[in-house]
Amino acid sequence: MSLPHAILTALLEKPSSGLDLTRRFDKSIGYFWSATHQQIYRELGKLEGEGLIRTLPAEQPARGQKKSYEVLPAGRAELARWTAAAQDPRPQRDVLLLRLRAAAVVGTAGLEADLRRHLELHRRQLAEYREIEQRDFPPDRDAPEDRIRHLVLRAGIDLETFWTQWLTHALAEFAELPDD
Amino acid sequence: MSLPHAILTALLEKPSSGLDLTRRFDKSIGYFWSATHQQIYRELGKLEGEGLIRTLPAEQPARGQKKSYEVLPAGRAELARWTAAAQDPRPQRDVLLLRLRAAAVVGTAGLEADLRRHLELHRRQLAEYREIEQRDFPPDRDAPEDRIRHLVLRAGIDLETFWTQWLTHALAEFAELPDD
DNA sequence: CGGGTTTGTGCAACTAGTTGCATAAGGAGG
DNA sequence: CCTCCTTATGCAACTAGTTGCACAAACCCG
Repeated sequence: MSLPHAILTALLEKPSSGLDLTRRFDKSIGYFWSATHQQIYRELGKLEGEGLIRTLPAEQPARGQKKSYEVLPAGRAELARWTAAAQDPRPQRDVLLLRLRAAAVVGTAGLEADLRRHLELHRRQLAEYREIEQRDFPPDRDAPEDRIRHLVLRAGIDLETFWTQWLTHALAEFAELPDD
Repeated sequence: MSLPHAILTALLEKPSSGLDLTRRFDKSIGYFWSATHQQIYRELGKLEGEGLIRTLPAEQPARGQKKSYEVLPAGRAELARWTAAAQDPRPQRDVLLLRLRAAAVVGTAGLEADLRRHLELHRRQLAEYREIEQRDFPPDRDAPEDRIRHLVLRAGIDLETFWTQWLTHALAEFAELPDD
């Protein structure tokens, strides 16, 4: 039940149309909560129906016309409520670790190439995060919202760092393993 | 599409009944692929229908009677295929980071307590993993399957380590933030 | 031996997310 | 002007996972 709240956050940061949101989910927010445009449009409809957001009173919104949304007070309140409410971490789900465990039983043949590919993907992501950090968080700027957003980005950077290290280590282990 | 493969892996490690599997998913495998007993029973039915597993020829399986499954050759082949096939990492989804980003907009009130709670949960999980490491992976044992399984456990340990550090850091930042 | 708890299996309904496709407006180019 | 591409919105069907509940056998206890 987090997509609506992700959308509320994005709209509070800046009122947007469905497509704008989609683009923004492909960047920043999507780094830890991805969504397709179909999901977003559906959710925008629901949120409007619940009175949490409304369309910006622009020209008549015909099909194929842009429709921008902004958050209503009720929406902001709901987001604040949700942010503060205790939530248990959702159960981990990691396919790669599962595959590795399977490989311990059926053999590692073929898996190594995909580990390499994943390593490359994580390296790229890490580089992208570092660029964002350079660009958006120069040293000595510290408005409270910036500090919090920087904290989120740090999590992303450290997670990607972890994965690149772990994958490197895993590949080194593979090299020592007897062929199977 | 990973649950069936998680089950195949578990059954290859040791033929089991639905309830046995449920228990094992609450431990080891569930650490990176959790599943409820309802999911497991449903999936066992499907896998049997597809000829990938079969019930161990025990006594007649009436309702309320244990029914144990073992993996058939076709099942092992399917697992090997799946393990070796290239798969893109599935998009990240982290509610806590999303909430933090929302907090940058609607304020951090109430969030701090839950961060503390999460920190405690991750500490506990980390301690549990370390115990398992002590117990199951003493130094100088290194059959190939053990090395791979140890690698998986290391990922768990390092991830929990990351989260405890990050949460500690986040709480320190919160302490410096002006109240809101 | 009768009633409550535990063990074990399972169905049904719901929620969230994914995939595939439809539709319309507007602009670009021959 | 007609076609093709891009922008923009959206529906429908499907898949995976969650929640709530049902039910039978076995075991345990007074």
